[in-house]
Amino acid sequence: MNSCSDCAFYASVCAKSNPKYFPPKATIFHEGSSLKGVYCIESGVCKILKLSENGDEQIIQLLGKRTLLGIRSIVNDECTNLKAQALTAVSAQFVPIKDIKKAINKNPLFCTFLLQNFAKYIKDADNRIVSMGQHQSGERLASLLLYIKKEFGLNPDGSLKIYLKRAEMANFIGTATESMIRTLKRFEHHGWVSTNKKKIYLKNEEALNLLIKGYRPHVKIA
Amino acid sequence: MNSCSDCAFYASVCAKSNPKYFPPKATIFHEGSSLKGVYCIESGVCKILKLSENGDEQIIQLLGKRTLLGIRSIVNDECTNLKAQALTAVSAQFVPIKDIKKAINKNPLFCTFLLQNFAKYIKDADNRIVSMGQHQSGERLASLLLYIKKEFGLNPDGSLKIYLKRAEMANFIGTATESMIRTLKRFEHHGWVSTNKKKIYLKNEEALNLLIKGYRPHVKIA
DNA sequence: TAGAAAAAATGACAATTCTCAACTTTTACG
DNA sequence: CGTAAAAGTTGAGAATTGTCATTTTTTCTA
Repeated sequence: MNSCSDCAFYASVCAKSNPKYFPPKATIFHEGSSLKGVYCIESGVCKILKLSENGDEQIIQLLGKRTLLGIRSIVNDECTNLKAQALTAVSAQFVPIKDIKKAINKNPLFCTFLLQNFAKYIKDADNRIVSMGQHQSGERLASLLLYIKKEFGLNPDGSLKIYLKRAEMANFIGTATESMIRTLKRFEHHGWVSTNKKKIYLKNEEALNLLIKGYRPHVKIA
Repeated sequence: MNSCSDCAFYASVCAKSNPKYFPPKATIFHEGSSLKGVYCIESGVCKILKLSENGDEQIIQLLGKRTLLGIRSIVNDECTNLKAQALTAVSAQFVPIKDIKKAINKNPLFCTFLLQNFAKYIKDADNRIVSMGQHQSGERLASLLLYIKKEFGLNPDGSLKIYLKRAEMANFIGTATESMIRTLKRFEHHGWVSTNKKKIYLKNEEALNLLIKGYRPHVKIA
């Protein structure tokens, strides 16, 4: 459920067009641009981010296959206030505004799909707000690791499928890169995760969950 | 635009039923409850919050008139994961699930209304995430003050219309109450705001905006 | 209006997180 | 394969924020 391909709309509109391909780091759309349609991600992962006045970014969301990029702006007839950038190689179907609007007006199933899609996004955003408001960096990192596993899964070797740079992980949880690295190291010392080059393995999800729920290990790492 | 009363749905469904009244602090629905419908706020303001395992809360959103409480859960056929509580006296129309679902299936205008409603919520949530991820407590407090003015307006005397306890303001921006109070005092010393009992007056919005945009006053308060 | 309760404010100190500089490892590419 | 660039790591000290105890102010109600 909630997936694009389950939706009558997907077969009738998305599937007709030709996919566009974006290499890693490619910008799919800039903040402030006026969109002519949305992209439905077929494969790959994008990050949605907002740029500050001083140039640094905040990652708002990570979006994978079967999500629509830019749909919020279309619905509200606004320019995008966010930037979308490919994290991995991405293939996406472009759907022009008029097709989207027609579908909204003619196809209740598509509306339901969109509403559910938005509702999930809202739920994730609410959880981010709780996490950032109530938790300190360790708990936020634990949340991120579990979130990545849940949303994007694991590689055959058991490592997290999506690779984020340390700076990106830190940005996502709202801390300095160095702080995040230290926290990740602490997790390694606890035996909760292990890392190897670009790979991260979750070795003790229960412990990460307990941390999020408020349990603090008594053992401190010197 | 975006308002319930502009929407065909409002006249045809909401307006038929009788409003329910909630006094300040009343719970409109609990976290985890299975909703039988939504409430459309006619007047007053509610806070939407999430409870942690350890009992403390995180305020997710402040919602005023013409918003639908609980709609996200209905759309996704889930129990609510949030609690809604009246901040002021609230009057709200109850709309049963079946009417909502019928409207979604039969009324594209209602769908558009709902989608726009969700889109605005998402935009606000995204801004919260940026604020909490990138800004420190001063900038977050400035954002909150300007947000309250924008969303709920001012009293005739120029003070912010919605009164939040210091603890609630602190909670909203994700800091300790004492830290928030100190920050607010700093704003007062700068002449950016003034306070009197429960009232807060914005005296220099430009300065608050500059703070959010990254400008730091050189003058420190001893 | 007095007294109790709630909310707000303050000080001192502790904990967390950030910043900056240096250094190491990994990756990219001619 | 070697070198440069990028990414990751570490240490030390500073800045921010949190905690706890206490006091003051405001609000509520008998």
